[in-house]
Amino acid sequence: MSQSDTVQRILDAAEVLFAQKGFAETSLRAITSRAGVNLAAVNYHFGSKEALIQAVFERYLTPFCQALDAKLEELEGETRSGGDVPLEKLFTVASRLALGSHGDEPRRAMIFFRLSGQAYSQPQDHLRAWLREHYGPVFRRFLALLRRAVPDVPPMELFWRVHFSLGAVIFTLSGMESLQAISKKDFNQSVTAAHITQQLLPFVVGGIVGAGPARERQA
Amino acid sequence: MSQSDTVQRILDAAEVLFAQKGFAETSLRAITSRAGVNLAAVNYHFGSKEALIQAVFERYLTPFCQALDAKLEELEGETRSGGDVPLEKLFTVASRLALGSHGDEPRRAMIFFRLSGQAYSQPQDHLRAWLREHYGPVFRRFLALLRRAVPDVPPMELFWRVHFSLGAVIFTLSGMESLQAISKKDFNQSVTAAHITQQLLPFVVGGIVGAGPARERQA
DNA sequence: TGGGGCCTCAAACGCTAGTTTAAAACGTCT
DNA sequence: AGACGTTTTAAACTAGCGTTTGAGGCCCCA
Repeated sequence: MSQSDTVQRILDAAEVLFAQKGFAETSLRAITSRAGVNLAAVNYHFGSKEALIQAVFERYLTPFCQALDAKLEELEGETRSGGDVPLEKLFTVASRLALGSHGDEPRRAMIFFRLSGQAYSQPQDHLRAWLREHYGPVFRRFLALLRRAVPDVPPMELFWRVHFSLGAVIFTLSGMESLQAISKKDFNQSVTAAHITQQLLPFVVGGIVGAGPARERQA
Repeated sequence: MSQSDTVQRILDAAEVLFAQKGFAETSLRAITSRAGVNLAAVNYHFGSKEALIQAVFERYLTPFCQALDAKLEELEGETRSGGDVPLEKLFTVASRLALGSHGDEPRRAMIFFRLSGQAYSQPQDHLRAWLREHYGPVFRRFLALLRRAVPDVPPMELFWRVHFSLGAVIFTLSGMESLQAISKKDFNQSVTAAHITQQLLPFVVGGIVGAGPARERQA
């Protein structure tokens, strides 16, 4: 078994277990046992449990943010020769990337959203700081394009509404399993990741634009 | 020190610490030390740490849900003699109750939203089940009024959008401290609970109504 | 005054956690 | 083949956890 093999197996197991039971509730013994490696392997390869958590995030986020960054640059190029990127397109691009930029099924993305939810709700302060430091620029780039897509929304309101949207996404996908159960019971319809994204889009777009006086209401 | 005094001091300390550091990361020793009571007091008065967690939720949620239920009944009465309750009013009522139904400052509400976020993102399955069982009826009552407020949104889409909204609220208020720091830096403006609610309302209303083809868009 | 419920307290128990250790196994060069 | 750096292994270590225990204090009523 080569080194990278052990490292990857640990990351795979940790990713799933962290998402399933949280960081504190998942023991290194559970991770190594699932990965089929020795307990000491974590501290040997990563240094500590904390570092392992960061590594899990890094392995997922780095390719995603690179892909997003490239796509955003491409979109910026388009705007130079024409108008602004429409709101829907911005979110469609981001969600398509989040769901499919890893080659594997969107199940992985779901796992990762669960992780993000825990990273945010738990006060892993240094983890949040680390995430912001490493992936902040891409986020700001996205925000800049967004601002031009909805010039009528004041910057501060837009800032908040983006965070609200993030909350809606992460919270929903964090609790997917339970929501699936309810939805199946009440509406007799099972739920896929693509289905949720499809539901999310009009909500987020509607929320970002906001219910201002300048807006026509249904009913 | 009377019994109720010890019990309340434990609940006070637990509420703050759970919100600050999460359930698993908060030890009974930290709670009892902050409360100024003996370590064994928790197991004596509550039975277990798990039961203490439930008690924290119960102490907050029961008065809130009673108040909400009464208010919803009142609103239902109004609809019998007139039209439906407007969307904005439903959310305004709920948020005002959440922020102010406890007599004390809205800081308490914020603490509790953080708790809710952790209850949802962590897989305390029985806790979620317990919450749904005890406070589900009020939620459904709210949902029923909501459905009549936006008859053009299909029930299933409404179901999802309500959960998205819940996510936006809980997620945002969970991470308030860090968001406050960013907001202060970027917009040179401090943030209060009332201010956030004010920002939330147009977002949630806009999201619930959704960005359908029947809707005028800005810009 | 003395007994009986509540409640508090310091101490200990059993257990699991993350981490460390030192020896063994492995693979790769000379 | 032998030496060396890397990786794996089983076992132990320390620390902290939730919980239990039994002695003691408190207060009220007979």
